[in-house]
Amino acid sequence: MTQQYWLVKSEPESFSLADLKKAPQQTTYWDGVRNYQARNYLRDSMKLGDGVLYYHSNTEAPAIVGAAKVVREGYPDDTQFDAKSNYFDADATPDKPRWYRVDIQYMCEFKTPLTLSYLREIPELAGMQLLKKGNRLSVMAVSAAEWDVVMRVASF
DNA sequence: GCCAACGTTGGC
DNA sequence: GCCAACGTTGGC
Repeated sequence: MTQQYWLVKSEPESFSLADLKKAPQQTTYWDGVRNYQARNYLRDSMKLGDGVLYYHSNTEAPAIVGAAKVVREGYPDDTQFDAKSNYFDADATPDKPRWYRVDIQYMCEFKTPLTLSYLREIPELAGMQLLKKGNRLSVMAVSAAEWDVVMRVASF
């Protein structure tokens, strides 16, 4: 299988790229996703070694701030079974998990964050899902061509 | 803080 | 199965 690419969103107040960089093994569980389409990506599609663009949302200047990679493929997200967790799902059981997560590892931080307004100026990225109106997915697919463009305009 | 866009829920 | 109501996301 050829390498695939993804983009994950995070609010920097909850877990920023800097947090990932500081984490043990520079790796974290990408959990708490409670959207079926994103779940399907996590469970079925994201493969070891896939590239992941790291995006900061809900901030003054939303931007792609760096890159990571998938280091563990989809497995059940424990937080769905934890009654004390915000992500608890009473309908999920360990036999029939509903929500999944992957592990991602830090790769690099861009010297300059690629803001939404900057990305919109790049014609090759016009079709990028991130830039489409009303998009709220927290995990989305990125084409190889889009990945290449992003890596070309980024410096790190 | 506002509001458009979207997903989910629940009454019927 | 439809669709209105509601909650959440996220850019601005």
